Amino acid sequence: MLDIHLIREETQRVRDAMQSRGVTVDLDSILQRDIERRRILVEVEGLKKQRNEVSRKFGRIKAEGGDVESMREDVRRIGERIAGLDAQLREVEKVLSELLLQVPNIPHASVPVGKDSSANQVVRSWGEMRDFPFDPLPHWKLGERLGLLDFPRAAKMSGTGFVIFKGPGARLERALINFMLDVHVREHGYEEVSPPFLTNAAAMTGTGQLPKMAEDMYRVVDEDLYLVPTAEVPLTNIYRDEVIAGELPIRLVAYTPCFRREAGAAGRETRGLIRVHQFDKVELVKFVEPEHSYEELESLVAEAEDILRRLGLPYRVVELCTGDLSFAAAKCYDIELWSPGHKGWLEVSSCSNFEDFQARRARIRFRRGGHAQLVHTLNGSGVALARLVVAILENYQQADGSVVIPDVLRAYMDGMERIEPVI
RNA sequence: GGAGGGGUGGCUGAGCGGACGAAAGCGCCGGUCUUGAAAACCGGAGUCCGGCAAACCCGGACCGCGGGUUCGAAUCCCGCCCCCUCCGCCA
Repeated sequence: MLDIHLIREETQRVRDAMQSRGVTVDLDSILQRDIERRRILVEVEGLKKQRNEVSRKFGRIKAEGGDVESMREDVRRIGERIAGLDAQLREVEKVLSELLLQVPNIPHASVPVGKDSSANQVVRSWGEMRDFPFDPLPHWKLGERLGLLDFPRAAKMSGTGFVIFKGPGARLERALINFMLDVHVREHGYEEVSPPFLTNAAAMTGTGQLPKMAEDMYRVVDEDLYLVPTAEVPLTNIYRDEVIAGELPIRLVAYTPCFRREAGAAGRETRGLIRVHQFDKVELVKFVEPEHSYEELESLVAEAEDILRRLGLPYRVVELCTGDLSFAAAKCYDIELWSPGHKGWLEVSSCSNFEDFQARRARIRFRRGGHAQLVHTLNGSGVALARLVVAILENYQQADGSVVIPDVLRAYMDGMERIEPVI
């Protein structure tokens, strides 16, 4: 959420920012409600002041045994006007906050301006794309031959867009989760967290999933809970409505499954593991002092990259342009892995600085010089599974149909060095 | 799920219709003392919103959340949420 003062005082700047994102936001309507809100507020507060004064006098006179009946009716009438104005005020505030919740964050000055992903900029690449002496297979064929993935049976119980990992496939999944958690905890200074996988609407609103992304989430109607689309939600909401007592920065890492309806994605490039309704992810979240958030964004990306380097997977880092930036982000880098089977790039991480946008929504603050102020929040995938498995299977496939297991994972798989075809 | 108890400032915790934004302690900030620190002593400080260009100025709101009673609610009533204890159920 943007600061209403900013919208009020630097309207043109906000307007330009929205235009650079390619979104239309009714700022005039917001400004109008803001004026109306303050108009009512001034009036009702004046009346409350009157009421407070009279009530105090009332108590004093009554205590002294004086006549109080003549005042009673006057104060009651003031009370009625207050009630009417308060109702108006609530209505205006409700509309205003609904409008404000729909305004996306302002892109950082360094973000390239552009209208869609074609204007994103590759900032660096790492690793060599392997030159295959044979025609590399796509991951779903490898998964089938090696007996790692079972889509038909997953569809039987859960519908399309779900997968069963089995045998070494399930083992690989678990090995990757453990490997990534270990690196981030032992070497990058993160604290490990295992949060709830369902959260309420307030939490979803705090991080910005609601109201915009409602149709992309699974909802448990009876309990009014949502399945988390990313661990960003439970991790960031740990400090919702709090003034953080300890030292910043706070760095948290968690593994969670992620649930996404992906409504409207049918028919796109969705075969196999590329776009599934449930996938695993190791997520990194930071709470930092405002002046350090951009250095923390750079280290966040580096920490995610570190995972991919250790796995020996070629990747590139892409800086998103204004038009491709997600709702709450001020700046964002995607990390993409090369997929030889698809001959394309797969996004496995998205690292964003939200500045104080989420902190304002979720009221996450810290204390400085005795005063509470908003923190900056960041998060990034460190990294997302499913697609990572795609990249490993495809990049490490051999001419004989087997897949070599990356060195760093072998300790997590009882020393297994390769997965052999079963059919 | 049932019964009982409880939710007060950064924390602990008093207050249970009017002078309460709220005692006290801890913690925090500033000062005195000290070579420095600690201790001791003195002083200060809640959050949000609004008035305004701004304020150490003024006003309003905030004692889990929402509603009600009242001239007036942290205090009384109702609903909800959360925590604790016991019982039930259960991986």
